[in-house]
Amino acid sequence: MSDSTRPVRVRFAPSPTGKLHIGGARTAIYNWAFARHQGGSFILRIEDTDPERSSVENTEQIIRSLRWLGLNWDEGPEAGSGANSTRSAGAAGANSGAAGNTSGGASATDASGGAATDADGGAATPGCGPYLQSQRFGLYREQLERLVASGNVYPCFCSPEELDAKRRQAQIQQRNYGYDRRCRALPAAEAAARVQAGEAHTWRLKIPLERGPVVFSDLVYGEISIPIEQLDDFILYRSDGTPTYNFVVCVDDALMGITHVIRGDDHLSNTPKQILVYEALAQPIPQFAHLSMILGGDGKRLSKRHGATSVELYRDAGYLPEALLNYLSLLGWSLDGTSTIIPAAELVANFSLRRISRNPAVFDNQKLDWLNQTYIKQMGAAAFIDAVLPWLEAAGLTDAARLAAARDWHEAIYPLVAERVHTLAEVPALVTYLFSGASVALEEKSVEKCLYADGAASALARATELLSDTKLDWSHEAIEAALRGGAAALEMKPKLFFQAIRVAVCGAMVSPPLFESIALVGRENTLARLLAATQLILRNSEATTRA
RNA sequence: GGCCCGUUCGUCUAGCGGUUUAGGACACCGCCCUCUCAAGGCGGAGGUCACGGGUUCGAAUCCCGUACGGGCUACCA
Repeated sequence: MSDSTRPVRVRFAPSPTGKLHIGGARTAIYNWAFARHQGGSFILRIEDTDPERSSVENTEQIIRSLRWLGLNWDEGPEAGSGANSTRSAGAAGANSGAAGNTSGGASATDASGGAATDADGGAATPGCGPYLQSQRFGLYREQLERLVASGNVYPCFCSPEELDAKRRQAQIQQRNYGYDRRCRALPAAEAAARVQAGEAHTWRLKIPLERGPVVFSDLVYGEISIPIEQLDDFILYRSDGTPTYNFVVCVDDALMGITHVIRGDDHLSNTPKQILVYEALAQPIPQFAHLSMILGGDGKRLSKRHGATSVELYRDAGYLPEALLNYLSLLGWSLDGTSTIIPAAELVANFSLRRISRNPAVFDNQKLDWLNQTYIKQMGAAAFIDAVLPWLEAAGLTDAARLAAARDWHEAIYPLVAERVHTLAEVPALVTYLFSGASVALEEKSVEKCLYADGAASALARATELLSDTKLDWSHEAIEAALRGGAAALEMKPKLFFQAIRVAVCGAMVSPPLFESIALVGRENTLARLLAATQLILRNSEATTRA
């Protein structure tokens, strides 16, 4: 079984057939957190063996999303540089020795494939890279040759059509289908001759029928035992000369010295097959930890029809990477059953595979929203303004130049909105009134209810008078004191008094705090807005009198 | 069909045979605070631990069935 003394090395191995999915992100987070907690290495490997469905754009997109989440990897495309990679290079070096002399071949291939890797910024760790499977075909071939030599595989000349027919037949008869191992019985000499002659063939793994059940202890699911008869002589190499997933994943994990395979539980059933490949390859078997899937609100596997499913979409919807990371961490893992706010450092300090749940988890946007708000509330004014600037720019409210000129003013917005939004996307609508100068868009219902109400006109008149006083210190405290005095003098309920002013200045009966808002809008603009509202009230009362 | 996996408040989870009248968080409801909305504080409702059998003095916790859900069963990954 596996050698527990090996330095911890884990990998996240996405297939670039789409954007980084929420489920994939969680897998990446767990791998990353585990590696960081253990002081091991986190490797990014791109499984782009299927040229039809893979694209460079997707690879770049995945990398961008991982970075956005704050995940860094020690080896892989665009791996981080500096002390980090030096350390992992050392670990990798030690590891390739431990993995056995088989990885000697890998180094040679790596050297020749190096130029291509560099174009993609692949880190060249001896014996492990390149980290794009499309650049590792030579490695897979070598490993296949080894298996051919050791007699662990055999060529199969059955055509896809034949196999298909047999499978269908079995289905009709409600019989369990498995490859009948016809070609396994072929005399070695005959098989070799037919291969030599160029006859189309696949390579199948010769399942060791006498081996007994394949038993492994999954770090999440516990001990799992599969009868050997249950396993098919599955295909390692296709007739077109390309390797299959179950083969390359083992070759890569073995050559890269992966000690723990943490991945989605859709691979749980593949694991026994892969263990057989490791054994055929005479490689140490990594530990496995399978993660249950993430479901949508209807209990079905999370997919596009549930709305946002890619990390990028959450970024574009105004979620903070810290909040998404925290939320995803908790989707299937718990620190102690009580902690909810768990920043990255905390996650790394406490992460344990033991505390991963076996049950599939339903993605809950409301909890994410709450977490995002929590992170917004504690991020601070400076970080907030930096993060929200793109949203403000998109809404035409401000730009980098104005921000630079009035950083303090912008940062003063933070306490007004932080506890009132769940996402950054909600900010522009909430603060538009602060940017609209001498006038403000008035919300109809609010006008009806608060401006066309008894006393509203006199409230605005009083406010205008008080705020016109140039001796008044233009701070929200002084403004509040002055206006409260005004309400008292008019013998008006503060609520009514303030609501009229709020609608006049902020445009609606629901807004961030009034006095702070007035302070930010400025004296001149506030007075202009009060005047405009006063005139509106006048026109309205004239109209109603006439009618 | 076969094999494998799962099932604790609506949701995420704690629980590892007695300390559990099953704890926390989100959401929900109420009260307080209050210039509106939030935020915050306090309180509440919500789970016969999927169901049925065992084992045990004692089971959410161990075992076996059943149901439901999921995965694999490809010359996809």
